[in-house]
Amino acid sequence: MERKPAQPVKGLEDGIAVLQQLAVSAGPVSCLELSCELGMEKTRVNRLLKTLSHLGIVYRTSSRRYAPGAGMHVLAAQSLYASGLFRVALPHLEMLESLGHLIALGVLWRDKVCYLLHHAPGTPFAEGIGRTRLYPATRSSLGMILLAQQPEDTVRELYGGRGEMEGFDSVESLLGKLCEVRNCGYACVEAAGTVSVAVKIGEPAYAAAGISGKMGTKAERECVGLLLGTAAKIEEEMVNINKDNKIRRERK
Amino acid sequence: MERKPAQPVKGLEDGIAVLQQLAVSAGPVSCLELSCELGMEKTRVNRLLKTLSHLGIVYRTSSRRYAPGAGMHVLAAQSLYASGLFRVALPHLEMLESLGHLIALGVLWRDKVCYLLHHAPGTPFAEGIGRTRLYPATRSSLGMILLAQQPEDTVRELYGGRGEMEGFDSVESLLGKLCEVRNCGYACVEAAGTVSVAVKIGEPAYAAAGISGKMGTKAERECVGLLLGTAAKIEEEMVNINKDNKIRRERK
DNA sequence: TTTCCATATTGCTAAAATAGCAATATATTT
DNA sequence: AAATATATTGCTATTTTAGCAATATGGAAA
Repeated sequence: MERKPAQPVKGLEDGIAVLQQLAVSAGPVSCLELSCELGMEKTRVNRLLKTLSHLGIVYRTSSRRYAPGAGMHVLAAQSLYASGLFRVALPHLEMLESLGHLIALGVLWRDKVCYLLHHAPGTPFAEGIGRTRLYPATRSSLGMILLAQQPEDTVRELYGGRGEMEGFDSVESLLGKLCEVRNCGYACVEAAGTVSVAVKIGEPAYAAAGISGKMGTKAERECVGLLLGTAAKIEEEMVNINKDNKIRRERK
Repeated sequence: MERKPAQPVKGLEDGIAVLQQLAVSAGPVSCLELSCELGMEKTRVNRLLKTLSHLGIVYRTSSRRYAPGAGMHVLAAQSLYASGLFRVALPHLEMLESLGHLIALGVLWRDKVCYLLHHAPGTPFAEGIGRTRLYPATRSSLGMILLAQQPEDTVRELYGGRGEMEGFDSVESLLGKLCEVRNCGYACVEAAGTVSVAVKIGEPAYAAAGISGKMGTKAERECVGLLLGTAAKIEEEMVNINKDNKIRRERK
């Protein structure tokens, strides 16, 4: 998290807040609902929505509700493409399908994990994409491995106030667990007989990959090994993409 | 495209322009480059970038360049999830894989098509996601079927000024072709021995699905039939999702 | 179908935010 | 290490915006 700039652009801050709220809403939302949800004055919300609507980023239904529109999908697709993470990581993760476990790729967002992939065994791979909501980071092995890469200060700030610290009763105990995870090199979370393990991707970590299912200690170690190998391949390819991008820019 | 609101939020307009430019760039971009590319004063650009960076929407590299960050990926994933298009359409399109042709799903963005899926035969399905850049709409069957749904005024405005009208030498001839496409119910584009056909999804159309490959007239008609069936299934499921969403909202 | 009600949207203007110049800070190149 | 190019900030005249009240527009009720 970068520090606050000298002169932040307020309209942009408020607009992104609106967009984020629309993105996590279950369907089109009205101006007034959004105003209440965000604690923002309704005229302000209307102004932001109308601006975003004019840009095509959100669309307005016939019943005056708003939801992400074509422009947002384009922005989504293009930014995922620009980062390269998706197109590099997915084929590698698809190779883990034969394990018969759940496979996941995610990024950390504040106190949540956002699963870019959440693929249940025995389903078409494509069904694992875009199927889950934000999930409390402390309940997820992906979240734990990513939180373990954050500075202690950041974690304190995140969970000292209003973060959803599920599964821990104090920041100190969370920090203790994160220290273990860091030393281990992977995170392991157990719930209802299901074991989930995850490793970080990148240095500094920009994502995490995980496997989840009913497994014993031996299978767990095996999965960790596979994940570490997969992460290394993804990282290598990401580095190559960034080199290609640099060359491509210099050619302009 | 909604009309201009009474009081647009300028900071938000400019911020989205910056974000869009970052999304279509081949790798991290510097403040000055972005300023030139957008024709925007450099202090302004810096202010917008720093604001987006503070929000986690973009990240700043050690060499002071900017690219979409975790917050953008989260926004992307969440908005794709919120619209439901991805998770509904992908499994249906995956079923067309056995045809051995290229399969695509896309949305129209101004004078371009953005491919949400662009799956080449014989590759893992996941590789077709997040792999292409924006493409001139007039060169794409998906683009043509979606342009055909636009009001004539919109097309004139789009291509009368600065749209990339590849393959046509006048707006009139383009409009003539779009009229044909509309009457046909599908678009067909031929290039280098490869035939591409596409149908719209939704009413009004919010996306298009297409198949592309070397095929004769009979195979072409067959593909169109399959696409229309697939589109109908997607539409039906999208309607159900929107019903579910409405019920879910009313339960709050 | 008409009327009523709740919400969306706009005009106006005092208040707040911002645009861009010049100064300062920070990478990169020589 | 010095020079150069770019990034970033402080300041203030200028522009944009926040929110009240008026007007417009869907949806519900009669």
